[in-house]
Amino acid sequence: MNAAELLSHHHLKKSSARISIIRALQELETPASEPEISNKMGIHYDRTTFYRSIQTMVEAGLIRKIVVDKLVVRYALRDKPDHAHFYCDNCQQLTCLEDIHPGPYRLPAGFQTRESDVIIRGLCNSCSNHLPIETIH
Amino acid sequence: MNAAELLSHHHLKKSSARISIIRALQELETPASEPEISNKMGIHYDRTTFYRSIQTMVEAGLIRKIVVDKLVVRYALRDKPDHAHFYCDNCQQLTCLEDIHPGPYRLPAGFQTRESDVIIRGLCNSCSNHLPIETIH
DNA sequence: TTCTTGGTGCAACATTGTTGCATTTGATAC
DNA sequence: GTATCAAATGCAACAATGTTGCACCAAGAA
Repeated sequence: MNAAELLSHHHLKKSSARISIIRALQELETPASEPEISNKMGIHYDRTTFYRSIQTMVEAGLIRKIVVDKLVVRYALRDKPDHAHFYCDNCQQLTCLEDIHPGPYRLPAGFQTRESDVIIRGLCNSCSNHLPIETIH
Repeated sequence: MNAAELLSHHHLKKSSARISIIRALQELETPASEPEISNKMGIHYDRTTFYRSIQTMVEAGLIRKIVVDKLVVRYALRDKPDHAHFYCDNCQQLTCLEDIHPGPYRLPAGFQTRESDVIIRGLCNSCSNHLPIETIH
């Protein structure tokens, strides 16, 4: 689905900033941070606009917000079923683990789930191959 | 275990700031943010000291850092087996779900787990009882 | 008690995000 | 197409959370 279709599918106005953000995320293919997305967007938008657009689309369920470690916040299109994410402590890359699905979890009485995140931290395959153990602090 | 014992158990110097942070966390009993912990600590310490002390103890495995939504970062003593956390979108309270244990996860070849987080967001029992649906945005 | 490593305070800065207000733009009706 | 209006955008200022460099002090060992 293209950007305009995604927006109308979620009953959102097709504004230029939103379309640009969605296209950037589609090109990046992996969950990306604000500066990464902004760089990928051709036109410059104010950071306020970025955050307000992202917030609207997160609330609409179009975009997923993945918080890893504070100062490392990533956004991804919600175009796949929910899955866990792997964060490499060494190269900071965030990898989608599409085979690992969160839950369902049996919560205590009265708790209502809206969303859940599974973040696994460690060393990715690339870093564990190329790095001697001692260099990893 | 008291603060001094916890520190020597993790081969860390028993500095006054660290002891104070650990005591505050023990009294709070629930994962708490920087301002919450600082308030609970009787003496005033510089925020730099707080962050450096926390970082040291997180790296040593004494304290666990739980990142929920950016701008909402909590710290907890690692005195229980790993478990999921529930974050209430309405009252911002973080609840330990000690019956829900993360993983073990089958990762693709080459990935090494160091730690994993399961964050479930939604409405806690208290908020879902007391609030009419419309007031929750 | 002295010595040395590393913990602490201060000042300045970085990143990520928010709020208020004026202006522009997208969607709808005409 | 044009008018209309709610909603999106830009700008400026601010807020929360965390980091870095440097001087000073304190904990633990000899």
